[in-house]
Amino acid sequence: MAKFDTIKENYTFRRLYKSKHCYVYPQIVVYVAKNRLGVFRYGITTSKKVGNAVTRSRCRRVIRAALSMYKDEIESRNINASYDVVFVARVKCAHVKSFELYEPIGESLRRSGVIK
RNA sequence: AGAGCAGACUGAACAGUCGCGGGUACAGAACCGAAAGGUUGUAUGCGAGGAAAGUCCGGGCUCCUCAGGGCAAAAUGAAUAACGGCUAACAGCCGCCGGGGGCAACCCCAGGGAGAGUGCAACAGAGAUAUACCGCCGCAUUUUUGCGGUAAGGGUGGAAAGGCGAGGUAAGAGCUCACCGGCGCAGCCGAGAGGCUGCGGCCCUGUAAACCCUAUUCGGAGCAACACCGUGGAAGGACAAUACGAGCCCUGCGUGUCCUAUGGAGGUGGCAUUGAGCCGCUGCGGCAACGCACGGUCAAGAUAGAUGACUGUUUUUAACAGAACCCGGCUUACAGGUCUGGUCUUAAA
RNA sequence: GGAGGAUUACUCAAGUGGUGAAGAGGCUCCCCUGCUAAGGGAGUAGGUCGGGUAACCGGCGCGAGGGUUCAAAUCCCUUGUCCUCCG
Repeated sequence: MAKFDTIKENYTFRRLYKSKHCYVYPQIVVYVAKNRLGVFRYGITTSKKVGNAVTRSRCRRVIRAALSMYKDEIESRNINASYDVVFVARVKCAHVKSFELYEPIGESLRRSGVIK
């Protein structure tokens, strides 16, 4: 099972922030856009507003763990899942359990067409 | 038993399922890339802190600078500051002296020099380093003024010419004396800062975290340093030895060197098994910091940045908080807990 | 990761040891006007503590804490927040 690629360039993040497919939840904000690379990519943003370095690291880990629940579903449609997704952590994300993120991530991926 | 002081340690644990980053061993085909290189599977073992933080100091390392060695010059500037020691070094640590606080255990101190010089001391006050406003005393006098003496008293101020008491005097004053404080000299003790004793004379405003003086130390920049591989792009000029190659000097070396304007994206090394390393209920020296010997041990290494998620149990939701080249300190943040050694009060023996 | 800078009223800001912390905009009140705008004049940091019936007076207060000094926005140390630069 191959790992997902991550988004590294700043211009990619900026392109996603301008996209119309944006889903806001109390814990996170999700931006989705198609790309032409033929692979699924994701990125996680944790700004200094969220907290100190320990808190930001925990937000990234929780988001990554919740995304791994949908890994098989994304892999199964590998041919069509050519999307870029950015998760932005909000302040409430600091004290959240990972299963509280299953529903926001699943719903946003489903509505944007990444998974069925 | 209560209160308080100092030091050291710990920094939730265990089990299960899924997952992450390196190391080592084995396996081995293909792919990507210009190259350097990267990407896989299995097994095994490892995987954040006492502050990883702030970047306040000190070093290693690298470059400035072709190799080696020496000096870090001049100018400007910065840092430290009783004394003795420890350390690779330090603004650190230990001991000790002096001062201050506490009944005590103990704690705190940027703690050299104001008798080298300059500056500043607003307002108030008569006067701020110099003075006579009121007062006191003497003399003169037109009877309310002038001259002189005086720092005891008043008032101002952070600071007013050592403090206080006695003698003394016209009134006063270290003018004289006792005690205290400060200064100088001598003797003794101590490794030294310093301490004790005796004698002498009565001269000192404060500020150096104002300039400054004295002593000591410091070349600058920083791993985004730097070295290597480097698709693409790639031009011009100067010099030919009495030249160029380091801030200076010496020795050597080089022939092509130098300048404009050279290496952009990306990758690899630096970089983490060898160091001022860590551990020891070991031994010796030392009051201690620490040193020496002996034994054991190798322990994260990412590059958009690895430790997480879920379930169960204990006792609950666990404080402050995430390595980024590496070490030694300092400072700051911090829930709860453990241990050791002193002190005071009360009670008992 | 490293290097540097700033912080003063609601906002922009002056102030480099000395009495009560300039100035401008904004805001409040008054004058002018039939009414408003413009103009003119006056005032203005908030909080807290103490006193006073009140008007008001005094203390603390220049991001925070501590120190030097007779005296600190200013000098020194520690610390919070914000900003800029270095591939």
